[in-house]
Amino acid sequence: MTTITIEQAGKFDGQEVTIKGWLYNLRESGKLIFPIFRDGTGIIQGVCALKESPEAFEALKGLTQESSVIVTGKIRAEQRAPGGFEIGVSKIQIVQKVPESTPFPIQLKEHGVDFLLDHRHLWMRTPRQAAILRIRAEAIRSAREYMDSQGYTLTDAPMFTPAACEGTSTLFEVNYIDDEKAYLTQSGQLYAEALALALGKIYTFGPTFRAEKSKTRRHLTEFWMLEPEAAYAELPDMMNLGEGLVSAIVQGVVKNKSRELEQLKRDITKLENIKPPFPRISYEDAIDVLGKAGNPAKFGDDFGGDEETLISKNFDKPVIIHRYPTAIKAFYMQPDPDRPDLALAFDMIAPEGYGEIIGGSQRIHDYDLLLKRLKEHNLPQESFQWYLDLRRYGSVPHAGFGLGLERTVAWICGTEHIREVIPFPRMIYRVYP
RNA sequence: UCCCCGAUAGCUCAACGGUAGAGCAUUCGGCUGUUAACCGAAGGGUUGCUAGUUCGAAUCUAGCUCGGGGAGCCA
Repeated sequence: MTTITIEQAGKFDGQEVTIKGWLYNLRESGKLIFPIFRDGTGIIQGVCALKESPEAFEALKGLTQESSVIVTGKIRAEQRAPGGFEIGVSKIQIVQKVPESTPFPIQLKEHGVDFLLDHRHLWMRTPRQAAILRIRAEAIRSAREYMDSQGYTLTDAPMFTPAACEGTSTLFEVNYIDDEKAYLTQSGQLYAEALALALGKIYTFGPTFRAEKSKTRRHLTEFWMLEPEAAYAELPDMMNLGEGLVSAIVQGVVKNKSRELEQLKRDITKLENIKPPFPRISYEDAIDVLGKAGNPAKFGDDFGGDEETLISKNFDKPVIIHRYPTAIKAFYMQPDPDRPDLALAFDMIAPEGYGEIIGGSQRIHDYDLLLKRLKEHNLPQESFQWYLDLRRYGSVPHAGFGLGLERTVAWICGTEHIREVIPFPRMIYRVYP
């Protein structure tokens, strides 16, 4: 007997096959039962008549949701079945029956967020959540494929760091050996710079941690970031790379995960449109745009969620905002030689209010300037000795950015909340399950 | 840390000062083409906690706890 996955069912029309999965739902009608099976690749309706398969009928009768089953039967095209195919159940083996006393908690109806998050380990079995996690995997695959194709080498930055990368955000402190303090990384960037000066073009990809007390649908305490860094690269190179990377991710998902996007009822035409070039506006132009829209932002203000959404509403692609005031940006960012009050930095804002998905910049490569900035920001010079070394031995202009995986995937999927696009979301006040 | 909102059956919600209710889930019964199936019946509650106002509080007030959304900060 051939064992197939549900997504392959259409190719086995008229054949007797076996499916290994779980009971997703059951509709009974006296002497006829319609069980819906899932196996992680999709769902398929089964039919079982008392007259034709009495043994299977008795086994299925009253079977509880999410009981694990191995089903054998003939696949046939059937217009009345969701998905166009159904399986005529001739034999069923119950691997484990969910007890009636403790029914599966996730029902086929609306649930509250708190309840779903408490049952995340079971919530992920629903077709929608499975589709999202498959899209996440494809986003990672296409991102890496694109970076590799551009000559970037995947390297890894450490999770434990001796000090803040940017000095602003709150860090998770870890007790290290005796008097030593260590922190969970909030960015691999500083290490990426060292690697770029060693290998030329590199990227890191891994989890990163922010102890900010952010409670919004755009924030996670633990999230994944892809951070390219390239020696001899300047701001425009990174804006081009970011544009290419985001396009490659979106097009990869559109091409290879269209079924999942349909499952999420995502408007695919909006995603098909995501190709270079992306609109680019300077920070100062963005201030003008905001002013015309009635927003009071003035030069020197940083943009919050409202401002980002307002600007992105003017475009149907991600928008790049570049050259922010030096005063509101991180200490390591290279000032514009023509306008020292502006930093050679850029952000990429996703459409539809999903916020900032990329933040990047050209880095200071001059030793004296970097030292001055460290002092201005009251950062512990001892912790940054190795970082200063990079400006002492063959320093070159270099640049990079960080792409937030979950925000990107949340935008592609059109989910209301970022917590749906990571298997086990970690947020402030939530570490279970 | 600050601002706003919420907490009632396993779940989603209603009742808004006068005996705590519905749908789903569970149990039992019915149904041969169902589509979160449907129809009938049953069980299921210290209304988040503590105090107060009142003849009477799920409902009004205060504090606390937990959660949600947002600000700040960021990807």
